[in-house]
Amino acid sequence: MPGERADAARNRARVLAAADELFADRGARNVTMDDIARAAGVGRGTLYRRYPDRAAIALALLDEHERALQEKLIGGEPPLGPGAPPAERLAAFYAAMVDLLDRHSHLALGAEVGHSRFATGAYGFWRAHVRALLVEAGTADPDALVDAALAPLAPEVFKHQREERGLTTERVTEGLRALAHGLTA
Amino acid sequence: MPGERADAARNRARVLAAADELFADRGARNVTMDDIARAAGVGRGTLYRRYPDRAAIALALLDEHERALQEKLIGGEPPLGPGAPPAERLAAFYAAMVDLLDRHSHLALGAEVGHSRFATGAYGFWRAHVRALLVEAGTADPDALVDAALAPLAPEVFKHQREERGLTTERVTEGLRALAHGLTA
DNA sequence: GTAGTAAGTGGACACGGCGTCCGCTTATCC
DNA sequence: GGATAAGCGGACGCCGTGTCCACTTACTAC
Repeated sequence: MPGERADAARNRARVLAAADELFADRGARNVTMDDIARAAGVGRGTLYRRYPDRAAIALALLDEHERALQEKLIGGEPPLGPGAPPAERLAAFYAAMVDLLDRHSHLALGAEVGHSRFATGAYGFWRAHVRALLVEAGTADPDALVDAALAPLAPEVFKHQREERGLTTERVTEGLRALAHGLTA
Repeated sequence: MPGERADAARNRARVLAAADELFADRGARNVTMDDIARAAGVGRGTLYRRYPDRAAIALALLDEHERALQEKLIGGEPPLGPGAPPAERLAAFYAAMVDLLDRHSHLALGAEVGHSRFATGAYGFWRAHVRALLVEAGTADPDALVDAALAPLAPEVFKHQREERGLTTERVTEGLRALAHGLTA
């Protein structure tokens, strides 16, 4: 007989909204749990009850965006969804991920805290997806390649390409398209 | 009229030796600046005078190993050094980096602190090397690919492949060999 | 409605790491 | 052997973390 209590639900929404704004404003690295609690108008204890750290909050925020992409991967139109050749699907996946990183980089960076990236459900989903594409393309040892194939999507790498290297998202996407074809050759 | 003072040189050596041991023992994440200072028998102030944080110490330790590899890349035997086709040289570079990561992963992880990886001189060197190989192979937009090509060498990725995924270094190397050929196709 | 209760709340607290500052020491130069 | 400047080190204050517990509030059964 669960059912989240009304005040708890309200506070959860407040926390997420406040965190989203703070992350966007200052970058996740410069936001403390205290900041979030204060901005959301709740106490520290309340915050920690649900989210053990910043990463958990960023992850919760990313979740909905990721779910939308995941649905497109499973049942959407080709080339993102099923039906296209693996090289095209991989390139489309890369493009979609770059788009996601671009629009939510402040959250992605926040989720990186503690190197917990690999432990997230989303990473597992992407991994399974890319692995399946590699298998379909006849790769010799997909398990040895799949994490390497996902490595260029690490938020830090994207950030570096954009900010330090001055690349446009288009060039990043094009580069990954070439990589996708190389991987499924 | 510089010339490092004798006591300063002695302390530098002590700090590096102590840090190396602590990093190896517990992992860089679990070593504080205090620990290093105490183990080296110097005060906090002395430590901070030369190294602003853990990453700087780990970087200094990695430096000599990196220099050795860099020399081989420039003037060593093929396929690591000049003379072999770019695909082979890239694969050899990947293999050498995996070896380096394997032998010094405790340092590599330590150097990662603060996402300063891209700012190091070593990263710049590798980047230039790989970029040159991509150019030689006739890649369309080497600048868009080079960071992606280096991304699988991030210490966290390697650690994940080894510890979470249970891959041997050989399989990782083989996977990267396939990637090298895909990138220079 | 009202009483019971379990979940939710929030702020005070202790802990630990960080980085700085400044008085003392020691190597080096003349 | 005296002057000087570099090197040294530990005490200190700051800040973020995570926990704990006494209080409050929403829900449930009668």
